[in-house]
Amino acid sequence: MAERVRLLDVAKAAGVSQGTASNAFGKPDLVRKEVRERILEVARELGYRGPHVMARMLRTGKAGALGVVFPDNLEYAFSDPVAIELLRGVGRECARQAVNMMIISAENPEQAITAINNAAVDAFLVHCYSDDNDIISAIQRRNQPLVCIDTDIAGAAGTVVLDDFAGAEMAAQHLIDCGARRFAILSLQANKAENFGPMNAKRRGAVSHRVVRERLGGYHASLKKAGIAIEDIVHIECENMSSHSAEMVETMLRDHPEIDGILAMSDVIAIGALDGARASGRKIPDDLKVIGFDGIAEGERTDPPLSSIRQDSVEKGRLAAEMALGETQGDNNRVLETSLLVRGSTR
Amino acid sequence: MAERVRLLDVAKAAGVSQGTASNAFGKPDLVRKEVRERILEVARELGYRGPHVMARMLRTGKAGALGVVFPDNLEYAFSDPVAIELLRGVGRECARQAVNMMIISAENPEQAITAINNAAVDAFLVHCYSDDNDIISAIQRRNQPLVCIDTDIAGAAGTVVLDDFAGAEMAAQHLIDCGARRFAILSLQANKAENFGPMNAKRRGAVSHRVVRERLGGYHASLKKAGIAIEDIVHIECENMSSHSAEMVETMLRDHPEIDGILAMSDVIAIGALDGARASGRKIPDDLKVIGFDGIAEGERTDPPLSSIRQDSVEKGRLAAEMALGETQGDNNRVLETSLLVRGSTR
DNA sequence: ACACAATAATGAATCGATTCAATGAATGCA
DNA sequence: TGCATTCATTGAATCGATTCATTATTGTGT
Repeated sequence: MAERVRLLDVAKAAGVSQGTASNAFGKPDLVRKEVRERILEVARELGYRGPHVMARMLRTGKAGALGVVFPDNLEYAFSDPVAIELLRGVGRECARQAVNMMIISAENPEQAITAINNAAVDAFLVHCYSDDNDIISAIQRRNQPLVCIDTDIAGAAGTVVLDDFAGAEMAAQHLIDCGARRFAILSLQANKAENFGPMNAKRRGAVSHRVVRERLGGYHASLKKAGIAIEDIVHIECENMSSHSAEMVETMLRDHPEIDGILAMSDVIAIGALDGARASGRKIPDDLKVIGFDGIAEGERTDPPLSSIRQDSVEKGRLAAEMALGETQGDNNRVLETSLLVRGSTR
Repeated sequence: MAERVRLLDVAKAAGVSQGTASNAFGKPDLVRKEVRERILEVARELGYRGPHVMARMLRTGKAGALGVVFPDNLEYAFSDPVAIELLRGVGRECARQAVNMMIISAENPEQAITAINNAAVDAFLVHCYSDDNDIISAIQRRNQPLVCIDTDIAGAAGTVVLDDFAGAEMAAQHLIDCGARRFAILSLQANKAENFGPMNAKRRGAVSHRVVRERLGGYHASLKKAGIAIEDIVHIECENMSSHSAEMVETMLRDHPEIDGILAMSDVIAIGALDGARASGRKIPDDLKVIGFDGIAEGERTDPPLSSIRQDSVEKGRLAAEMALGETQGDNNRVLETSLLVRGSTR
């Protein structure tokens, strides 16, 4: 393999200083046109491939990339429709700012920390639910801008979250308005420990994932206001997979045939709930009303189409990227609003 | 802002050489346990944040990242279900090999070239359809391993493609077996120029996207064998968006009400075709049979469920990443097989 | 007790650019 | 003609590690 041609070689061959050669590439207007063209010409002849990326990075300290980390579940990033929308938004902003997007990949938390330490990026974006996390600390140790999505981490990090409480309130209120009285809540995973199935009061009190805590709070608030006792609500913790929630719902409807309203913390869970309810012989929305959360596109094609609480995940990702890449130090905690999306599953 | 603590500072403070300090972090077994612990201790006291990533990269020449480029349409990467599966596979292999994943982002081709030149990566993965591409040349100029997905680029690059021809043959044969006789082909975009609508013979002869060329060839092969003249087939070029293909199909069925079999080059297009056909009052599969291509998960939930040609996009991405990251120089052209997936839209 | 390995640690060279104070040349103005 | 500006260019210092040939130390076998 031939030796790499360096800037110095080009400079020598062109009879200029290394500094001038550097400018010919990086700051063209600092060098006379005639000279610049000669340098570029010589570079082409020698087969110079342009400034070495890593050398430039070392000198300038800029990596030109934004790191994106999904600590809770790495595979999730390319599976969950909401996560994908988020990535789309991040990608859009990165493109706008001409910055690449580094997805930190790992099979386990330990590896993730190494991956974080080895990533040449200018800032980090973290999507996660819980805040007690070694991975977060590893990122913080790098002392670079960090924006957390969907959780509020202690420390001087920016955050972008949803007004999950208000969204959940709206969802529950809507089901009440539609006439539902006996409720089941299908929760997302509440803690690091995967512990799916019915949630008792103790488990409900020990929710570490912010999103789950807020949405649960919102549901409860509306239901309580309507005179429904928390103890009368069936709580089930589901994996965020339609096939899983479908099973859970079948079992649940067998044990609690009186249920006439399902509050699902995600559309993915809700879609499974529709399947499970149908398999249990329920007519939706007549026998049973179902509302999801997120407002994903797939909800338009379900049978019946799914009512939901819409959030703009693309904008959430975009905004987070903007915050991480920008130097805005003020107003670094943003809360996005949701809206009610009424479709066939509640109408 | 405090000055950055360097390895040299740690070494001095710990009373060892810089080389030893370096080894304490990078090659722990080359330094006595006692000494190593002292170094790490001193590092912690001084607030040393661990080896500087860019400096390490410059010295070692390894970036620890795989570049992923989508030249045809950047936004597409996080929108199309097939592209997302691909990314999932790439991500999986990257995680396995403890390498990060750099998504090259850009708003236009020119920016993409800059982005490619600024990316600190060890290898590139390109997903594209056409091969005459400035972006490809920009990557090739970097002289690093390059694997192309879904297209065969001239030059010493590895490739991972599907046996699109055989898949398409299978699709058309299946519709024939189901009794269809009057066919419409809904093609993906065939050339760089976006030119949607009916395709005449001239346009069919000038297809630059490999995938389209192969699939078209496969369809034609089976139809010809069944005694159907190419001139009798309706060809329509569609954007890869369900809403778009739905419109196209409505118009098409108005102009060609005799059509009883639709061959769609992607499931996304096929799903729109189902909508369009339904809106035109057709009963599927009785009046009209529809088969897609790709076998995406959404096809299970359509009305009726969509028959398709299944490909393993996750594996395609994984394999491509493996090839790009590995040093395997032999056997660098892989062709993946497809299989027939029969569901309600043809049964 | 002596040679011979094996193990630890050293320190200078290197990776390949960018930056910036200093210098030289060219221009404008009175 | 002289003096102040502006514009181009130079060349050495710097970014922060890793590597490797060399030296120093310790341990083993006879």
